[in-house]
Amino acid sequence: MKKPTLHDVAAKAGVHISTASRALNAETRNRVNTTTAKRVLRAAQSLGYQPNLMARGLRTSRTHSVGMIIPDLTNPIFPPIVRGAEDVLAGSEYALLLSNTDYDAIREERAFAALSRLVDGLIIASAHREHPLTLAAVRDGVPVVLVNGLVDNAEVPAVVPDYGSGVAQIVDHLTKLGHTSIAYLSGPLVMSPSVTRLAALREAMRQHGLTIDPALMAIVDSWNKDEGAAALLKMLDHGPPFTAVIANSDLLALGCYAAIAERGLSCPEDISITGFHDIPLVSNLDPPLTTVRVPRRALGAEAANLLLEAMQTRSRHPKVLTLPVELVVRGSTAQVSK
Amino acid sequence: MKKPTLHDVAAKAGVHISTASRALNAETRNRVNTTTAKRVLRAAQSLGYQPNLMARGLRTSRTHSVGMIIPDLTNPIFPPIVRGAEDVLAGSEYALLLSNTDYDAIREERAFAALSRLVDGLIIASAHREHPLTLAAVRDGVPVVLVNGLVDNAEVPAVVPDYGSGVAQIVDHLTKLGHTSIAYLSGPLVMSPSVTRLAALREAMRQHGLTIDPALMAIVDSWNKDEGAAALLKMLDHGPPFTAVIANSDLLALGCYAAIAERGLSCPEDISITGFHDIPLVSNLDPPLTTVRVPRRALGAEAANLLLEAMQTRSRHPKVLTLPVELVVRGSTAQVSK
DNA sequence: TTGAAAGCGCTAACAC
DNA sequence: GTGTTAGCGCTTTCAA
Repeated sequence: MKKPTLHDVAAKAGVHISTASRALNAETRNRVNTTTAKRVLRAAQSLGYQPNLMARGLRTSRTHSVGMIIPDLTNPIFPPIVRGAEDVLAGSEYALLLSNTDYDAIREERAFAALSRLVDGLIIASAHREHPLTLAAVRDGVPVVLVNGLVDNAEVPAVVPDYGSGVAQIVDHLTKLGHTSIAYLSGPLVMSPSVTRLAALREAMRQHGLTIDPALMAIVDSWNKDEGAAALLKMLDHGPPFTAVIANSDLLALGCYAAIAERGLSCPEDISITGFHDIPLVSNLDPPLTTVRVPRRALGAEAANLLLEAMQTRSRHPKVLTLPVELVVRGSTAQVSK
Repeated sequence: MKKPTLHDVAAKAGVHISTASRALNAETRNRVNTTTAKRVLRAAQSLGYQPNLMARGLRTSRTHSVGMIIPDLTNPIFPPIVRGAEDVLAGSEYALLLSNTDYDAIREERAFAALSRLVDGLIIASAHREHPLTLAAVRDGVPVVLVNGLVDNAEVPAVVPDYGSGVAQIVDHLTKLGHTSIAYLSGPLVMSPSVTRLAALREAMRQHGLTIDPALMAIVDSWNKDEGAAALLKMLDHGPPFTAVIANSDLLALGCYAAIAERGLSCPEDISITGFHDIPLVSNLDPPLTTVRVPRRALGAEAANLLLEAMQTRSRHPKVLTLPVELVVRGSTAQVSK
């Protein structure tokens, strides 16, 4: 019942505990007699010996695992980011430990407390521009990499999709189709991707000689379907006419589908709709959603690479990678009807 | 740069390290003079002291965190299970650490190695009926709870949805609509939910005086869209005629949509389709998918409750909870046309 | 109420 | 090539 310790292994193999340690550790195994090493290995095997990671970690102050903090796993953009990170880490010596915070300050604090002392490095997917916990982790000397979002005033490596380009591609696409009156559903401005996209929108509209009617701009509290429906309904009922809407997420776009149907309009005949991220199944909607494909797996992979680099060099040259995104044109956008 | 230790706090507060320990620990704080305690707390605060979890864990052999092992986070059925577990754990002293294994034996082994020595208990969502790692964890005395699937020969508490009832409800529904020739797409039989459902199918068909044509039964390797399409295409091309298909997952059902469209047929006019799980967006497909809603969040919550119980009592009375599921009838099933 | 001291299981100098 | 020893940071007896 009681778990065997190194001491037990050493006793069984008839060697000193430190010899056992050396034999079990691949890097130091060459410092021990081959046959002795074999004996130790066999003893360990037969006892089912598993090293106590906490004792080892305490001694070496390395844990061979990295942590990843995710705000909301039920948001389909995050799981592939995790997978990407895992793909890279699988080829390293590190295991990946995840923590989901549910955008909740208390859970987030707990996640940081539980992880930051238990891992050799941290990938943080929080998109909050203000993020004291990230800053604190950096200050504590924990190697940190941000993914998907940026934190203000953090001198930290990061990997983000080119959200600005995504918006620009959408605006180009819509204007080519003749749209001039365009509504915009932004995410919360405390999140860096929202700010990036809003700035890109203003710039893109300006370049096309268009302006954004404040009544056609909404800043939602969260990126879900209901928020999208409510915001668009309000514009439909109280705003000036428009022929297209750019939503900051696919779920928001889905809400727009619902709102439009509720008012007896149809997409794309009356109103074109675009989403963001290209999550699963949006290509199977009716109509299939025009959206921006974000290289989610690559985001995670590059974040892991950056973290590996940061943990090795421990140098402080925060590299920020911006990964290209791609507009995927489907059935939810169409030529504006005269 | 160097993290402050308890020793530093004690020095700053002018007390012995053990007094500092007692002052910092809520349970032992009453054993120390109130003003002294305050002084220690203030010293800790000002130094930004964070206890070293590995040292504490090594000493107490408790970590105040529990682990959860998930085969595939990109499968939408899992994230809500995680959320459910978190909801319960948030009210406890435990933090939740996740690990995604990608159905990969090596990653799974690593996940177990990284977690099982680092947590006070484990929730395992692997659905493999044969699972030596789970058995090993149980043998090592780690409190374990299974969720969603069962492991053969494991005397372990578990929470599973009533998959059998789900299949029965589907068969009832389809027979009421006049279907007698029904195809079935099963998941891999090494997974316990597949076995449960197949058994339930046989029983339900028997009760309705129907039989399963072997040519209308496929066992796919994984629950994704492409597998579903390929399997159904094969039946369409080489099997006897049928008017309905029961797919073991929503993604498999989606593949059926594609296969049917590819052969110029339509759903539900020519063939009715049912899925499983009711993942997001399937209600927005064309046609909306008839499927079985699985209480995913409740699964996670109950698993966490069982784990909390198991960690407290450490008794070995493996309670297995079966949570009810509900058929959600939408547009993908219809009366069989004469 | 506080201090002294031991030790959780492991690794890494340092000797021999 | 192997044993000795110290100690990572913490909690928890045991004394005082």
